[in-house]
Amino acid sequence: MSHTTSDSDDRVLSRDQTDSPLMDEGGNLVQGVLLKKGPWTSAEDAILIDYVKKHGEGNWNAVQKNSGLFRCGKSCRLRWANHLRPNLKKGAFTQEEEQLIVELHAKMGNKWARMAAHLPGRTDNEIKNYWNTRIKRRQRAGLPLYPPEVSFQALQESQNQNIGAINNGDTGHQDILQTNGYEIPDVVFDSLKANQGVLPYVPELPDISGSNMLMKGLGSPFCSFMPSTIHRQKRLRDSVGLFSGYSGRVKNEFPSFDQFQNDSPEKMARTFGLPFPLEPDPTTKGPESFGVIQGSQTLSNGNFSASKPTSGAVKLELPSLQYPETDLSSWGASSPQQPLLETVDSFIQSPPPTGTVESDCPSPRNSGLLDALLHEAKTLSNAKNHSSDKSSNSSSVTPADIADSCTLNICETEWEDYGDALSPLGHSATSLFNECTPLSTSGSSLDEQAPVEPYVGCKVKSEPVDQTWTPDRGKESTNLYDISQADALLSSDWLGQGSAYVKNPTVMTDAIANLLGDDLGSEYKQMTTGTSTASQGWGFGSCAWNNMPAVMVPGGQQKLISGFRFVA
DNA sequence: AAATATGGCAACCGCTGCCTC
DNA sequence: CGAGGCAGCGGTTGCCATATT
Repeated sequence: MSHTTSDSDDRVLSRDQTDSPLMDEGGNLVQGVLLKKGPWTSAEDAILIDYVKKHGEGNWNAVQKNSGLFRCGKSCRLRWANHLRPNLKKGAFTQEEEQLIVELHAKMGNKWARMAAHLPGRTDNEIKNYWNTRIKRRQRAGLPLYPPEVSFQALQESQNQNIGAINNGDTGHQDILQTNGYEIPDVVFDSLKANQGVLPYVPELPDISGSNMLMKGLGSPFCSFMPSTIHRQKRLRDSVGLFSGYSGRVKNEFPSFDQFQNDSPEKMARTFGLPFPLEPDPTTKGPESFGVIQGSQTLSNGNFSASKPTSGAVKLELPSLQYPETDLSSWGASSPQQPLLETVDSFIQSPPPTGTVESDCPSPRNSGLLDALLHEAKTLSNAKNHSSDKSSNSSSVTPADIADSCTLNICETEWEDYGDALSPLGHSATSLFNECTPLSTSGSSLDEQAPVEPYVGCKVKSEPVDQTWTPDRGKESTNLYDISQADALLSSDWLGQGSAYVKNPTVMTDAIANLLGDDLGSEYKQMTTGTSTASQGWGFGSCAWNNMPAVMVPGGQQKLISGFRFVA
């Protein structure tokens, strides 16, 4: 459809009009010339074509000056590029083109101009429009953005490429990257950056963190834990700002992702306690591990992707079909009075309890969906090939684990009883523990003996503790166990409803139970073993002061867990 | 047949990066 | 090195056509 209008179109300014006191596009005078807006007329087209024939493309601002056109340079360029330049292919996209667009988008994201370069005769605008309408259609249909085969193929290519890079260890991968057009996200994991000698060609760096995309792609639960990467103080500050006003309705409101974009992904990951690079779950092989994370609630249905379109869709208007396997009740009904439960410092928040939930989680600047997956896949793959110093310091967080983290949202329901804004429990977990810590220490410094109380739901690294940090309060457990913070946040070894998600290592379970004493300890153990489903009132977090894990027991009392600590 | 909703396209707007001075 | 100009890119908006009620 062309919006070219005839010169008689009353929206078109006559030459007389343009010669009159002039206004610019916005109605202001610009150098005595009225720059016209709106549809182009055939006469204008002719003028522009003639001008370009004579002077060539470029220098668009000169067009207006020299051709008599009353259009700004930008408008001229756009008109020429999208409609007038030779070799433009008109008409609907062919099936081949459509398939190519899908594949290209999977690789490039919203890089329309780059995609257009792969589609001779097509313009970025056309592709963009096509994609946007396609997104709408698929969203309406509840279909994943990318067909499975595209996801699979892209991932395969990614993995092959990555393996090749690692195996070769040379600089001969420019071709690979150039060939497949993959782009390494701007903020790449350090492992990849370290590989830049191996992967020297970084065609274009989307200004988006792969992690961010991944997080978004993984859905809100992931998004929700991202803030853990914030500097602790900032987290604390933000947490107050974020949640202090929320005595009531929970909404997905997360600190800006931008907050993390200055941090290296490794830093982010480590801050989370994430193994870095991430290790894939050895039990989940193949791309489906990423395209559809097994066990994932948000990711089921093949809609796992991390691009803006999807993030937007998932984030805000994900069709209900995209949660087909999700028992929404498991997310915790979003009671208006429900305080947001973030597992300690984590800002963990619920995914949309309904298909259309307002979310303020900012979308990272646009990028491709699958791109994030691919990047993550690379990262995961790198994990196997990278130094042990990182892996040794990390527990394995599998996609399934990550997906399971969704179950953290279960916690939300467990705080319902503490929704009173006046209660510390009505605040974020961070603020909760900010407030609770002094209480729990009976006046003693946290560096001193703090009444230690268990923590649930953290994956405990079985490696012995940092011997340099030996609080004397570790009477119940002689060793200090490091807990990957991200494990705690990611894994759902939280006290899920029905204890379905409790996977606490025995050592921690026992320690916690001991710390809790007979009654609570017994209750706790019953939960962790699944023999009791009475998890109401339990909560977990970390002490904002010293990063010690803490537990909230029914009744609202919070206690620090000695013998364990989060490691960043 | 009219009103409304939806789809599709063209164009505009704002931002960013590059280049020149 | 910083400012200004320019070109390009991506997001958004507006308009028209078509479909649906």
